[in-house]
Amino acid sequence: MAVTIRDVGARAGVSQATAARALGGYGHVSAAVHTRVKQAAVELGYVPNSVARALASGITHAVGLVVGDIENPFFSAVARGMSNVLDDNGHTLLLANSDEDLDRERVAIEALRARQVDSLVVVPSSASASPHLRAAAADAPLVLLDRTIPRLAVDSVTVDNKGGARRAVEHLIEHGHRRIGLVSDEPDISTSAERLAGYRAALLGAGIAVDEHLISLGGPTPEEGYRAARRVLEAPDRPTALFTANNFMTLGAMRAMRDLDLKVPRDLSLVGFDDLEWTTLVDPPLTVVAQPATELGEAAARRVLARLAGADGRPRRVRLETKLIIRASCASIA
Amino acid sequence: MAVTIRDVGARAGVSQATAARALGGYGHVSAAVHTRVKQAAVELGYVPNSVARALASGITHAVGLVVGDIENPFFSAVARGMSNVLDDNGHTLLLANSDEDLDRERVAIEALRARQVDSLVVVPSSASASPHLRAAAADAPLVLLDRTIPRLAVDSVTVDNKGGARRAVEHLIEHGHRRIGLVSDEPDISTSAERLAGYRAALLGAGIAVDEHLISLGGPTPEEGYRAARRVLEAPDRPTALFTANNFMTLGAMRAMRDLDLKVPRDLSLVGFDDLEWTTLVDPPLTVVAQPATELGEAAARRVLARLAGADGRPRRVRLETKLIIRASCASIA
DNA sequence: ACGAGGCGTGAGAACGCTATCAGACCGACC
DNA sequence: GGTCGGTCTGATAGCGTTCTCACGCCTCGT
Repeated sequence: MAVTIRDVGARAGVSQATAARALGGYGHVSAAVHTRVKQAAVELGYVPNSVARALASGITHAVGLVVGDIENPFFSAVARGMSNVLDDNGHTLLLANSDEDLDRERVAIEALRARQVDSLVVVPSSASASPHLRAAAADAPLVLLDRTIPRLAVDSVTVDNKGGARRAVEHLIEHGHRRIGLVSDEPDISTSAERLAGYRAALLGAGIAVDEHLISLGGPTPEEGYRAARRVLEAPDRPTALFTANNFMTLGAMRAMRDLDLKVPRDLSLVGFDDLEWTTLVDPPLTVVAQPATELGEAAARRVLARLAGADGRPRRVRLETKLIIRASCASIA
Repeated sequence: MAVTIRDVGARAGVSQATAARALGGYGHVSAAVHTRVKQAAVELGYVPNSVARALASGITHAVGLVVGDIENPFFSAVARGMSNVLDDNGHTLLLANSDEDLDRERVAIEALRARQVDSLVVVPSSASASPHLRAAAADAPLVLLDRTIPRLAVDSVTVDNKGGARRAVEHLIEHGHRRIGLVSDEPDISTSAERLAGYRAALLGAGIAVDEHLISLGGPTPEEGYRAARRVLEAPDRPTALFTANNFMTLGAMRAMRDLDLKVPRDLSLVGFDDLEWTTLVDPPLTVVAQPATELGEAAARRVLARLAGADGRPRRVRLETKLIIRASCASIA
């Protein structure tokens, strides 16, 4: 059906093997044959079959990405970043969603492995090094994105969650707040644990005792964010400031404030996580800890490329900086 | 390296061919051998090599998706929808970004074709049926997503843009507005042209002459939306209502209103396109034309599956409905 | 002038699977 | 008892590449 390298060879009057050499740029080919073959290739519109190439060479030039949900702006930015550098290097991105479900993640990884991806980038949905991750790491470079897993010695690309959270809470403290609530994700994922640690560190650093009642955890969805926020906001002696350490939960928390008729920053100061488009559009514009999501993806892709280029050695852990973007959602306490 | 079907056969004490039959479920295999082979497969942790399978069978079970930018929430929802149905059917999604650039689109499509994808889903970045699209359509089912291309007879999955836009403008008219501005994308892409047509139809239906000065077009970015909005809002005799027919441009338009100190809906009524998370969070919550983005992706994937299952016949054009979601950004004129 | 060595080329094996084909074996039927 | 039809199995030919090998040729050095 399609034109193969054999057809190209035939038209150029050489064997399939020679045509392959000319096009593949390896071995020895005379200049005359080289141009002849190249021309035959364009004339016939020859496109190398990457499936055959992959089988023969054992290299697919494909990289799998497993995220919780590509609809999450953070993950789509990551995907964009990876795609940016992968596409420029002749690689293709295979995408799968895990829905933060360990079983779906397993299935996705298996499918990607069956496809012989050269490397796998995954945002692990669980904190434990499940066997399928170890297995994946065993036969192709694995890089963990955004979240790490204890006792799994592989490359990772993450963000300084603890520092970012600490900076956010310090910002609140600088405004005179001492009762600062935390709405965050379940602490069994590393990002959440680190942000919690940053929250504690900031409080401790300022000599403020941590009140566990002000910490409200839940799943990473707007709905759970809503519930978590209400829990802490409806308690007696509610906090004067809130740090929401997850973008979807920030969304829910803001709805909770609206329903509770709490105005930001008059009744409550607020710092969120992730700098998304809408954060400048709400009133007041939101002060947030920004994560370099696209860069995270790019860094992961570069890590992959480095490993594929043969970079050996022990796991490298790349950590990018977060940045506190100060807008108008924090007020000083009288 | 990896365990092959030959290894499975060896362990089960049969030939590679028989093992393949047992696992592949074709031909005749005795019950005893069947179970023996299956067990050997699990014991060895056999995972079929889909690259080899693809080469031998000519079917990759891979579908390519080319969008402008996966970071656009509309496109990530589409990708999610496709992934939903594709994953459940043993297919894999290969993702590429075109940046709305014809040349990048061409490169992306070529790469995907070289990978022998069974089918291609493209959000075309140009209105003309460029040769690479025709070529792609020639050797694998092609489905156009969101936007169509005149004179390209392939499957498409779109949304009722004209009806949605018309309904939005009618909503504004019902509030007594007669000077209604339009901020939209360049009309050489079909969605924009259709929305423009819907805008005109609504006006005409109400006996209102369309004032071309109220129509402000630009690229589909927040920045261009900002410019386009300012252009129409700073003109003498500015409109009392605005319809922004693109989600990124809505974002820009809202910034323009803020800079111009125009309050919605007091100074200006507003209807946007696309129902994103943040539209309920801004003050006032935005009235928008909602598009079923995820469903769009699912429909596209189903179309692909149908074609791959052998559904022949002339191109099918699927069109989904839009829905006006009324919130609080429109006020009646005194 | 002759061997060594490099260059250019074609033949062909390998990658791991699908799928066809032919042969071995069995029971059943006339 | 011989033939037929069926079931089960192994051998084997691809799929379109990559890549090794062997061979012929030319050039160069001695």
